[in-house]
Amino acid sequence: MPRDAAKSSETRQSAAQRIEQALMEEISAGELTPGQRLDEVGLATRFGASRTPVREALSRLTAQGVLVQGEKRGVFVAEYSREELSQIFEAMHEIEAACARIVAQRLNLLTRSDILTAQAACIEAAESGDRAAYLHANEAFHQAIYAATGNPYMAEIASEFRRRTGPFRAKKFAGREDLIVSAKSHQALIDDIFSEDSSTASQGMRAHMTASFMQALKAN
Amino acid sequence: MPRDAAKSSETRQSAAQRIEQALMEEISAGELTPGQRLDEVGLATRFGASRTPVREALSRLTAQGVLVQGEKRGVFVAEYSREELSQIFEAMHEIEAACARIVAQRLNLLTRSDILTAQAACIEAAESGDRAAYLHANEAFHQAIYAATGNPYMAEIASEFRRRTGPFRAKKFAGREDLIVSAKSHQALIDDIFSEDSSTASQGMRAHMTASFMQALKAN
DNA sequence: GATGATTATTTTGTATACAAACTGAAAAGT
DNA sequence: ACTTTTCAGTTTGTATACAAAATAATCATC
Repeated sequence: MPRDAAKSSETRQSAAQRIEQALMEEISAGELTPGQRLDEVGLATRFGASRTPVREALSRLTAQGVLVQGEKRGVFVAEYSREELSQIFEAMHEIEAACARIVAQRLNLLTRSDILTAQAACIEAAESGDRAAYLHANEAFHQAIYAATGNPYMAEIASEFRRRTGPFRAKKFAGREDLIVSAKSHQALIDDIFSEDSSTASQGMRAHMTASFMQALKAN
Repeated sequence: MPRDAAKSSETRQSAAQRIEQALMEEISAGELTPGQRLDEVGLATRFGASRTPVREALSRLTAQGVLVQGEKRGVFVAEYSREELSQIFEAMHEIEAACARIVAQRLNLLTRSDILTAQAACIEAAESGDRAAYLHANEAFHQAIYAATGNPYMAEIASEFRRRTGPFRAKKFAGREDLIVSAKSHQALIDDIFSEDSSTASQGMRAHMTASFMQALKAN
């Protein structure tokens, strides 16, 4: 995991990987709505490939929980009931808190700097009211925290949940005010993590996540 | 990921699923050692199938982190350095603690009973010194805790880590004494969880896991 | 008109074929 | 002896074909 991190530019990616990535992005962006069926042959022709790589991509995405194979035929974009959504958010809540806990124990100049830089971008995007930019900056902020754990496995799970909940969290930012509230919430979280006290850090993250989820659940 | 976790009646499983399951079991049991290469055509002939279902199985197992595709060619049973192992255990540590935390908030007569039943089986296996039986009972004990979270997503992640670390944890139980120590450790953990206090429960699990990992790391 | 049986159509899972990429070793050149 | 090159043998990724299963559609019967 740490070695292909440096190899940022994917050498030559297979068609299967390309399709997987494209589908993931479309799902995150909400272009493919939850519950929608994904047709193998349709995707194959759309991507100018055969069913085989499409099948592989769908299989991988299913394993990641982004897609589900319905009780009938076909593979569908994962669709969650309010209860399931609540459970997913609860799990994410705990994972994020665990990350904050670890980060607090492992802070150094570099990670502090990375987190602060990401937060600066959030503030800037929030103040300019640029919703798209804020979504991106917010993503980077959380990724900075995951990276600061120094634990790629923990980071991977956290990222996975973030991807999975993406379509449901995106809706929650309506206006400029929401962005500023979110950015302010980050600031409090940073203070808690930078205290270098595990309990304070995880509690801070819990508070941040709870606030975040309340908005998301209201919107879904 | 909510795989076929609670698939009540196993319908008719495809060859790909059969192969995936078989390989997973062999890996958990340590029959396939970490670092070993898995040959697609070899597996295909061995399972009396073609490369296609084998490929799908390997792909799924890779997505789960049980297998990795090496820097070179081929798919290998995941092999971890001491540092990577430490990171994986750290992540598992946090996940399990989170589970304990949730369980403490959500205890009821049923879940209490399930946990106690599983623990009784552990005690019995430990006292009779039956290593295989204890491994099984221990597994069931932890699964009972996962189930008691009432959160299938949390349970799935925890299970996934358990599967992943299986080959490395199995070694740690040498003699009857080890089993009894482990069972005793369970008892303390149960007390902490049954206190219904989140902090006490997660702390208790942390203690249990730390002890467990120390043994595992020593053995690897 | 509703219901059940029968037939067509789509869809999935698997097998097989094939080309490109990679590996490793023999051969040629220095 | 040591590179470098070439070439043969694997191995992977993708395409395509085909059979079995499931869904949809048609028709007959009441």
